Amino acid sequence: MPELPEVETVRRALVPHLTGARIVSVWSSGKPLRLARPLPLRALRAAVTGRRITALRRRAKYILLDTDGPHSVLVHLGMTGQLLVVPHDAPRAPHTHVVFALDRGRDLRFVDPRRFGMVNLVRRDAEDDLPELGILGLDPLGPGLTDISLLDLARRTRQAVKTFLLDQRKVAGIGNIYACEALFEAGVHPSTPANRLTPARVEALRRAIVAVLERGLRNRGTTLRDYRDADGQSGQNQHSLAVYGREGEPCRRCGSPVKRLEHAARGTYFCPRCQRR
DNA sequence: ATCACGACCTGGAGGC
DNA sequence: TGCCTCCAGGTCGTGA
Repeated sequence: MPELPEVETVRRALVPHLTGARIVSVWSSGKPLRLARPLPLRALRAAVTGRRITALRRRAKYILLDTDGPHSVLVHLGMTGQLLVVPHDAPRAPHTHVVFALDRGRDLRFVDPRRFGMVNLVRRDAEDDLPELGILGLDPLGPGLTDISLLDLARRTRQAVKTFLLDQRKVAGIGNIYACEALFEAGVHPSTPANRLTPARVEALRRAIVAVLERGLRNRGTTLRDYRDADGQSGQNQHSLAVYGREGEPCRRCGSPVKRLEHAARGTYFCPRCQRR
């Protein structure tokens, strides 16, 4: 579900609800989450109960809720995670795993059927000591990703460029959908070894990455099934996808059937005519 | 050091 | 209706 545009859309939707809100209590279902098992509930309660949320940040696909203490709450949505703000007395949806009760009569709830997500605690002065944050590469919408830096990263690996784009240690925030879409937009075959891309094609790829992510953001994310923002709203970007999930359907540019391949056990959709090695 | 692959979970879709 | 298989937006650990 949640790649950079979805995570950023969730963050933006949370800002008006959470900025300045005080955390009154923390509840957990007790079920482990894939990326934070076990959930550090005691430490979480001790660090955030009674604290106010001062700011919300995004790093790659992670959201950080900064408190007025030394800690932040780190959230990753995994594949099916949702962060929802609802009235305190709203019925608890199935697969609700963490609830932050807030003042103002509302809850921030983390709902995640597959439990691939994470809710964790981090000290802001030691954020990058957490391996999952420390390894993150360049944010494609930040100032770090340039034609030069992307070319430099690509030259270091023979991985298929599709796999390369999904590697969060290199460029952080792209997932399966936007990787496919960016490669289509740049006319690059997903199996092309990253180190065989010419500088001109890397430049086209960088522009395509930025374009598809910004379009996804304008459309408030891609909802294939589960994705909802913090107000429960779906995104609209699924209507703008050129290749993802369209196996057998005509390419929107040339009409030939969209093909599906696998890279690192993830589906890859592409147009064999428009995308060349 | 790279890298390919299975594991981690649940649920929805489609075939029979 | 029910059962089975396959697939899914992410990341990590293993072993070659």
